[in-house]
Amino acid sequence: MYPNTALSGLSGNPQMMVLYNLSSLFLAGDEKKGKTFVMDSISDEGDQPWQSYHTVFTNAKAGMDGVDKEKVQKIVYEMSKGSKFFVNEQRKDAYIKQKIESLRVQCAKLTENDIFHFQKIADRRISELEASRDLSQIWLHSDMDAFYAAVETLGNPQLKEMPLAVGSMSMICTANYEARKYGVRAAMPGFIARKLCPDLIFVPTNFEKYTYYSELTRKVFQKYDPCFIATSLDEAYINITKICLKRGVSGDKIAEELRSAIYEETGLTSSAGVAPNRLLAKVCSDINKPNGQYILPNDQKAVMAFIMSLPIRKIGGIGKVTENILKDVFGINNCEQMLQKSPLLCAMFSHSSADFFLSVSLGLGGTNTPQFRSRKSMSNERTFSATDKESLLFQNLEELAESLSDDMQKESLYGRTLTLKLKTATFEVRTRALSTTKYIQSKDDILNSAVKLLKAELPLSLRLMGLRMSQFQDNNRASLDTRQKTLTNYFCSGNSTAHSTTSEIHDDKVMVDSEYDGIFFSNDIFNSHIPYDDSNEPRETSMNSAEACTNQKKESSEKPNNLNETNEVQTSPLLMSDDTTTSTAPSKLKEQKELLVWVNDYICSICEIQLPPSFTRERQEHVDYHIAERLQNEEFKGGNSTHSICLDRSRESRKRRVEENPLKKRKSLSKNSNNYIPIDSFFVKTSKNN
DNA sequence: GGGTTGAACAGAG
DNA sequence: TTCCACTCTGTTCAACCC
Repeated sequence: MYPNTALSGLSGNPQMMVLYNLSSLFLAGDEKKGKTFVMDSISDEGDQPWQSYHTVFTNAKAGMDGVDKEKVQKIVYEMSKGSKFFVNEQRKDAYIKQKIESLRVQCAKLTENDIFHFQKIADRRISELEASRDLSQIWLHSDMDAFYAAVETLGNPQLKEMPLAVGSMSMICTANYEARKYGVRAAMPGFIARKLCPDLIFVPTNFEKYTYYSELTRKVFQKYDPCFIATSLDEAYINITKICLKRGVSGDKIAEELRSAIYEETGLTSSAGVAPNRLLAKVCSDINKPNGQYILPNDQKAVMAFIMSLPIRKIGGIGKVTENILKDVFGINNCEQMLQKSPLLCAMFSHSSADFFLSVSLGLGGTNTPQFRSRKSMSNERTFSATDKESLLFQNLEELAESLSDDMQKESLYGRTLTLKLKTATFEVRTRALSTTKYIQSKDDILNSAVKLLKAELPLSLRLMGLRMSQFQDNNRASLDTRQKTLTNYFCSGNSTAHSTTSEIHDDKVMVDSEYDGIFFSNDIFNSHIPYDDSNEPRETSMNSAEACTNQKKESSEKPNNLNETNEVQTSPLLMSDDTTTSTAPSKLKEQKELLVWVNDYICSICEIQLPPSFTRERQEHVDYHIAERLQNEEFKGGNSTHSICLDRSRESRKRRVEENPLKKRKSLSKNSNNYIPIDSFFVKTSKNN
């Protein structure tokens, strides 16, 4: 019934997946109760089929509380049904429902001993988490109100009272609050939005404009916390602990002040949430949107009272699928229930997943400022009219390769794993990857790999293709590590408007990575596949994020920073960091130092591109580009410059096996299969039964 | 047994 | 008229290599 792809893990979110066991039915009451626990689940909607179609509409968005949900759902359903997109959504839904049913079956197999065992584990873990609670920090999450739409309105005040969507007929990026009253929202196709709101005005996106206003807001954030964390153009986390202490004022006061400053600087309104950690601050900023703020005191009782009634979907990292699973399998609708069902969560999920749920249900989140994290991948993708014409597909592929190569050059990136993403005419998504023996960047090298990947999939009718490069060379090349340190110092030294996208960290990911790294576990624990059991003791991490940040700050304070000097010929901040650069490739980098100067303070001496001093970030990237270019040339000069691409042997052999026996199932079975049944293997069984 | 690779998928903006 | 985007990060697991 389902493609092989559907046999992979439950995936997703920091945690989901894996070891589904049994559980809690019994916790809530007697055994009988447990067996009938089976919630209202997948009910047959009968003559109101739109009620189960949740693809686009959700009430979760600010400004949509008063919307007639049923009316909107019905319109969306009517406009969607029968389409290829709709059919694919049904397929995905059916798969999730099957997973949920399977989980229930596993739950029903829990014995009293199992429950007792996991109750102990959960209790111990909750104690550990509680002991780690840090209420010493005050975090502010700033979120611009309907940002893109607001910027567009700023340039054209006539739009102010009109329903406005930024995007196109195929997809909307954001909608103003006037449009949201009709159920129009981000991630909704424009043609459906137009049906919901016939007077809806469409404005195309203009990211230059949004970036400009974003930079203005960041100048404000900078004043309150030089190490603020930008998570997107319109959102940021600001640690206001120091400024509150220094001025002896409350978070409430600072939030008001910051929002006023943003308004004065940009003419745009924003909302803010203040709380002891980032996870809670993010939730708080949504409460009084738009143009409002909500303060959660740094008090354990207040936090628990707040979190207990919080619907799980409000938590960053819990999306549609996770919400459905938690609701339908465990009966968890809010964080209080999540805490009550903690033994079940420990029984059914992997260590990291269970830990995530437990810490969320205690209202814990990131409190330290995470260390700089480098980019992991870079990609681009294009949607087009579905076609199986190979010439068109290869032409698209060439354009993608060129575009990706250009983007990589701008950031001086060299990668060795290329992933081809395909979306078929029926909306099924496939990815195919290969790793090259050399790090590559040029269009030709990328295209060479991409063509091999695509050829193996043809013939095929496609509506989207994408290319993603990962496994960047940064980690292997000392010079680029140096660059990162320097940039971090640069940001932390409080010296820039250049809180660039490279420093942007997604909030929820930060919470999991940095905070967990810092407080409880090192990365390897989190990435491991160890089931949550007694045998897994928390381990100490070698250096947590807070320490890392402290070290960075220390370093930065010890280094000269002449950025504000306006010399006739200004050297890039990167090239000034002698102590870090010389440690790895002294002669080369010294050469580079002499290599690039800004003639008359704005012309690159190498390529004559003109970049004024205020373009700090662009200049930084430009310098990096020349350095990487030089290093790469030298590297290739000395050796093999052919970028031989070899399909991984394992993949070849696997491919052979699949060709020989396409129906062969995965061998499966976790190392811990005596106690835990991996979701994959479980579904293999289910499929067989079917 | 540890490390790597490839694949699928969740989630966020 | 138009008929469901794009980019990035992260988790999980099987299979394979050394």
